[in-house]
Amino acid sequence: MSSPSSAPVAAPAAKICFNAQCKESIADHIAPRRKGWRLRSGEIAELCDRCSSAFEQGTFCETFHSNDSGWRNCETCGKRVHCGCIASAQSYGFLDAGGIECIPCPRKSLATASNQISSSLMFMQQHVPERRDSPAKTWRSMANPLSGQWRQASHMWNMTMQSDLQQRLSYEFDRPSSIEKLAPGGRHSIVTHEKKFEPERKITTDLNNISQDKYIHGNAGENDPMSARKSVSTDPCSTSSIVNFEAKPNSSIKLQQSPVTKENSSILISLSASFPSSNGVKDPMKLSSNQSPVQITTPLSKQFYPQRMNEAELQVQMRNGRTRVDAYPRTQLLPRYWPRITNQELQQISGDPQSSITPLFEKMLSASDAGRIGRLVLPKKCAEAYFPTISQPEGLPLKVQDASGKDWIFQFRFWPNNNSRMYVLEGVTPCIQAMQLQAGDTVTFSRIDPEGKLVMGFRKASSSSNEQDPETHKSSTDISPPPEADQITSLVQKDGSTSKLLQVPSKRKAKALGLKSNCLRIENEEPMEFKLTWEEAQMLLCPAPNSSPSIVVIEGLEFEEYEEAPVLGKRAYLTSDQAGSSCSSAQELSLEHIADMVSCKSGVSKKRKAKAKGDNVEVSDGLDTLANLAILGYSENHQSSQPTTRHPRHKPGCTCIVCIQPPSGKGPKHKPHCTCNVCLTVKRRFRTLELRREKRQSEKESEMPGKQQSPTLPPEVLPQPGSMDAASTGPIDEVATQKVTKMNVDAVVDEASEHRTTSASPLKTPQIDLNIQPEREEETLVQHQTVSLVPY
DNA sequence: GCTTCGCATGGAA
DNA sequence: GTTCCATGCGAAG
Repeated sequence: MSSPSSAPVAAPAAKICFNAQCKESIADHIAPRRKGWRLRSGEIAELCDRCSSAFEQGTFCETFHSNDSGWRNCETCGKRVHCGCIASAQSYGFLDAGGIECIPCPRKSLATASNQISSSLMFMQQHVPERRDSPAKTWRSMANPLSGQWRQASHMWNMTMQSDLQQRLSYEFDRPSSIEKLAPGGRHSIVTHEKKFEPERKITTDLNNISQDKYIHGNAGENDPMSARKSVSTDPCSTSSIVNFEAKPNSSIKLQQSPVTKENSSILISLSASFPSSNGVKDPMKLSSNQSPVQITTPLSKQFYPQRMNEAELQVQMRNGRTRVDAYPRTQLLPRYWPRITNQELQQISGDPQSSITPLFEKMLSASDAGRIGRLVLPKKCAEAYFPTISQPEGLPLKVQDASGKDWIFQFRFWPNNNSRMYVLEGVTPCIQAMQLQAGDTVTFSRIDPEGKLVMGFRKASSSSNEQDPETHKSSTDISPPPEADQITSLVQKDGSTSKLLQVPSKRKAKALGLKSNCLRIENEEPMEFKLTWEEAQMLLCPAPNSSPSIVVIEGLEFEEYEEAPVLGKRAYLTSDQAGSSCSSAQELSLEHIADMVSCKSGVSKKRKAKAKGDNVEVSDGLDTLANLAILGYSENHQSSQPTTRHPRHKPGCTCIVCIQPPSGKGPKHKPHCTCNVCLTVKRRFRTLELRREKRQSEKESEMPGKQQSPTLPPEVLPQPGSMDAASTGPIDEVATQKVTKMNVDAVVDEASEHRTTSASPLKTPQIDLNIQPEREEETLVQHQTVSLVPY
């Protein structure tokens, strides 16, 4: 072996190259003696020019020891390193996992990451490995006593942890406030608000700071918890740089490095803290502001989705300063309350780019929440974590800002419940109405810092399916679909594309849902299922004849807008009546089909069953029921003076699916003798109404014989028992029909939609009251009519 | 008869 | 078994 270690110690006076294989004399007068490696005595080996050049170029061992043993390959770059030779002793480091890694690899990385630290690195002989592959490595430099603080945290970067961390980083960086908070003290240079989006500059600056901090102050980490662990690494193979901080008070420095996909030209900075707390390891509540972790990555992921507990822990750790609000371990929150909010939403909520938003939690509105009770049940842990502490059930008023900047004041309170508490926000109805929220939609609570203002956003249920696509993710300021449209889409989309179930809630449920509008009420006493596929529903909506639709896109859904109100029925076929007039006639539904679609389970439906027994059941009555359903929903909304949470009151300017329908009368007129189902239905209903009013009027007058009889329908129009079948063609029916058809049916509908002129005489202003409740009317007229609802 | 309030209940996690 | 929470339910206004 020609190991230099065995070479005699060079005497200062020696003029021979220290390289035993060289022995070239060194003439001071010819050239100054060149320095080589450090000898065990502490002196520096003196080399001749040739050997010295080889040593400086790192080819000394290759030149003189190529045949010696002890050659190993760098685990990172594969370069041959002559281990076991003092001349190369400082050119490599041992990996904890085995193998060695040559110095040039980290040198290269560091040079790329920060050209200001290269000299320091050289001096310190730190081994920061280059990462071309991503083997799990932990290494400790043998050359420097400080290297114990600079081992590579290898095991954290296996694939699982890598993925996890990247999710976390992505998650955390979507939290500007967290970022903002993460660098209290001297780390604000890292704190880059995502909106500013200047991470590279910031991080470069910070890298410089880091290097300076580390290498200028030496082992600063030993005394400074915050700067305890810092590492800088730049992967020359990618454009990514990773800076990973791990602050551990009173602990040693730990270097972490993470490979990053080359496609990701981002810079990751993570500063994680693992502080033992008095509450235990998992309690990040004890994080102080100067212990906050930092995690930054760019580009921003559009959304953050806490996926694991670790993320939640980190997220909690990100919070600082606020012992209660910020530090609550989100690990204790159910995942369904984890906030999912897009950057877009955050920006919209924030408004002020200087402020940051901390998403706190979210909650999908239940029927109770969205109902008219006006109480939003808060998840207990969320309430206790993010809302002020309340000791009295009365609670305190809480000012919450919505996405539009409007302030709402809710009563944040609780009820004692099973030795626990049930937190509610009271008085949310106006806000929920303003947001047009309904059950299934999600409200998000965030906090704007530094003011600490609570903001409340929302996400419509119909957009939840696109959560993964933030571009289609509807935020609070997006144009919300009309509630009806939302209902429809949710009906269609929630259960997939084939089977839909519209559950009309029971009376109690309807109450909770705020179904005062009776928009969907057919029989509010009993649950009713409306089983339709989307296609079937479409088939039931038949456009009026000669009407060409204009396409209206609402929340990504295309709606055909017709000038004429659609016909509720089955497929439309163009037919011609005897007079030759063309009209769209909805195919009448078969009995079985109606029964299949509309299923009343009990209660009034049973009554109807009983009534229907033995009666002639008309097929068209099923259609009539459906028509009444639609008409009622429309008219009731107009007549309702009570605001509902299910749908706000239809007002001028309302853009809901009902209101955007242009009023009838703008389309082609039905001919007087049109026998389409619409006309027949309208006629029949009008006839029913007239007859009932006449009957009431006559009853009234019979009770008040002294009073003068008011003008009524001619006697021939008066109802005759058993003559009210819609399809009947008896004389009375003919007369009534003729009278009706003299009217402009569409005008009647218009009028009915605008006024409830129930007191008006049918003769004076022949109108059809579309606000009637069919179950009541038909019960009162059961003696005149056949039961229209098909029993089953 | 309706709404609101406060608590109770029961299903789900 | 415990806790949470959606909502049921009765009392009061």
